[in-house]
Amino acid sequence: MPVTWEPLRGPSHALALDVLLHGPLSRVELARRLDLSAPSLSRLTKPLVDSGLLVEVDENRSRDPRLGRPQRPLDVVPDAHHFIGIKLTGDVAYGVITTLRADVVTSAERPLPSTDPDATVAVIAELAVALADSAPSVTALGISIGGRSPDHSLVSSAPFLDWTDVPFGSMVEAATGLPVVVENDLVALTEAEHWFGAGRDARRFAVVTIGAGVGYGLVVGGQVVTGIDAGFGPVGHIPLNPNGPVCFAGHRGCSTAMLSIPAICAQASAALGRTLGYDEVLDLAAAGDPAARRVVDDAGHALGLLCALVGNLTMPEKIVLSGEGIRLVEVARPAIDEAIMEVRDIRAEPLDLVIRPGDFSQWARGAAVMAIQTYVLGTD
Amino acid sequence: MPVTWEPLRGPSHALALDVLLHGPLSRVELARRLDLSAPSLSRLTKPLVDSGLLVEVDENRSRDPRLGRPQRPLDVVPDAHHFIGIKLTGDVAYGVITTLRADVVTSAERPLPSTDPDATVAVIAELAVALADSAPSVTALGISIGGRSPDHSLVSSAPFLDWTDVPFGSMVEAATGLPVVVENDLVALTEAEHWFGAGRDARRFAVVTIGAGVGYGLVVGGQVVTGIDAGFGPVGHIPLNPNGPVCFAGHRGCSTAMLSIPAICAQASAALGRTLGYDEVLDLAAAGDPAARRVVDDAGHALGLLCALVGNLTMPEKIVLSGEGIRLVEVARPAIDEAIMEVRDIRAEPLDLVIRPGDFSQWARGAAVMAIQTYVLGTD
DNA sequence: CTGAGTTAGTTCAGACTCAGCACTAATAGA
DNA sequence: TCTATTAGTGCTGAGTCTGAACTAACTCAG
Repeated sequence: MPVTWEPLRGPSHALALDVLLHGPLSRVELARRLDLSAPSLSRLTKPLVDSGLLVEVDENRSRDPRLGRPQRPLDVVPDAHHFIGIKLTGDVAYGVITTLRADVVTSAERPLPSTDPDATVAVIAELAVALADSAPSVTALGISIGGRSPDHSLVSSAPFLDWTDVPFGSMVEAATGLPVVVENDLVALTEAEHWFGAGRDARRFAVVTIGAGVGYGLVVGGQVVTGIDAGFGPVGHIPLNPNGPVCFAGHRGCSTAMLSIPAICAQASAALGRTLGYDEVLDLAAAGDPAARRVVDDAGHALGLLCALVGNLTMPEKIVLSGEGIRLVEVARPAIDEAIMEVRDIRAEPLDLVIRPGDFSQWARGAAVMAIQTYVLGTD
Repeated sequence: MPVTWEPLRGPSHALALDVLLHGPLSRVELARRLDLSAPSLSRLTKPLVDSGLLVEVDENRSRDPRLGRPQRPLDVVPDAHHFIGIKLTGDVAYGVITTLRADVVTSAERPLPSTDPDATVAVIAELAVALADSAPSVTALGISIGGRSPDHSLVSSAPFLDWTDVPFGSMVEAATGLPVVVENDLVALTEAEHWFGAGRDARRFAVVTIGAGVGYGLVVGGQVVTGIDAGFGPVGHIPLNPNGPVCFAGHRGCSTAMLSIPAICAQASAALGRTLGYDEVLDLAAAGDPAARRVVDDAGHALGLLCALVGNLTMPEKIVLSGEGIRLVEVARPAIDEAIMEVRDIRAEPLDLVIRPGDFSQWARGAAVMAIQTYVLGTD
């Protein structure tokens, strides 16, 4: 079993990737998509089918039975490889095991006893072993963190874990014996949406997440934009409400102060004089409690403004909304839409907001996608 | 003389383009840049040099005389082709004639007697003839307008000229006998910066212009982002100051209301009780007049905030500032930097602001670049 | 001045990839 | 069963690339 698709070069690789990302595709469809002749497709697919990387699926694809010889769609074998993805927060490791197509097979989580790197590696190794039970074998392991790892191994900084220059990838590799990729959590989530999610068919889209903070990812021209600041939260402090509360960094009404789960809970708790959880606040707002309603609507308004800014400045085909706090969108949708109307030119295309589940298995799935990408593309 | 480089395909075309955009390059440098072998470079350059498209320049490139055989840099012949660019505002046509490298040879302008399309075509034709005097021949003509022209010929809408679905490209082609390209003015300016300006070596940058309105262009992954809304001014109404004046569309403190030349003049005029021109306002501010200073500083603060938003949401390598009102940057630089500091995370990379002259010949040059691109790339 | 060292660029042969052509394969419908 | 239609395949020749071996043009040490 090869460790990567790396022996594949040029058109063969593009072909296999297209099949992986865009489902079963017949040779003629592939010829059209890749701008190649039919004979080239015969030549290119033959070794891939012979080696077992692609198979002819016979599903009667419910397409209207047209004239002529039916197409023989080719597909990858998703279950031929499995990948583990682990999302690390300050106190919990969330893990999933997925197929090559990033479908989650099993998920599990473990509390982190401390943020000590060695202890964390031990937890991850145990979690990986537990997850590996669900699959015949594991090809690679991806880890996503709220921090930076420019070389996909060394964690140069991770504020929530209080790490600086921890050779985390190598440590996990040594403990598990698996190839390991470390990546920023927002980049990973954005890649997951890009390859296997709402952005699969979009050349340009943005991701906005609501959770402990506000996250942001961007894909333009079919490429995730990974500047030095990518995933590092410069979007977390964009001013959205001049009368809003102040965040820890001293920004009044910034996206973190308006939109993050802790900020929403803190505002509602202060207003109602008792400690409230996030879902309690949203339930109260939905039930018509005026204070909760106001806090939630202000958050919705801020989110709408943020989406409008993203829309105006990056002109995305769609904006994917996710994160643990995504329920805000459901409860405050009118306020969101109202804010977008206020800022967005009427002549501009309406924004296409896509809501995606935001639980932690989605973050872990993002980490798995990093492992899949490394397997498929090789180490860049 | 060929009408386009179109016969060039694949690597030959990429090679010629690289030489055009990145100056004289020796064969070894080209081999490295294009990821080709040295023999391939011999093979590819030979017909290009034979046909006269490329020449070996002998300039002693002042590089430290290193060991070994010296490189023979190849270059295009910029004077082999000339291009006319014309920027159309509501009442003036600004024109330039440039070389293949977009160096301006001559510029001229003509008032528009009316916004009637036929009358405008007549003015443009006369202006083109006058400009053509400065060059042995003209290869193509580019026109940029504040409006949309999806097919580079038909103007589907141009608010300043009050046009809808005017077949302007064909009309100018008929009147001048030249190939004509029509493009949105901001897209054209952005392409000019991308090919021949501050963005030449950047894979990702943004353009912000200050003038009658606020303009915006974006390049990501070496491609100008041309969404349906590109150049259409959705950035003109981003809220930047909750206490600012109201724009014509009813947005309080939006970028147009804070930053456009008319808005700055109107605010200062109202404060000082007399009608002031843009330069007068800036002079007064520079001289310490408190009202003018405040207006200009507020504008600077808004611009800084806008730059910070652009920086946070698109992670550009640089932000190019241009437009007729660019002097604002000079006078209000401290306020701009202060606003950036307020919003931008300290850990984020500092924004690289590049100031470019913003006179109308720059806009016209953008139009010429559209003509150059069409000549070099062919009609897409 | 001369020859060694170094880098730039060229020639040639062989490998690889592609598309056009002519073909076979598999279906629907007459 | 035959025809029309579309999918997919062997073959060949054209085009493009690279490695190896070469020539070209320079610096520098002696």
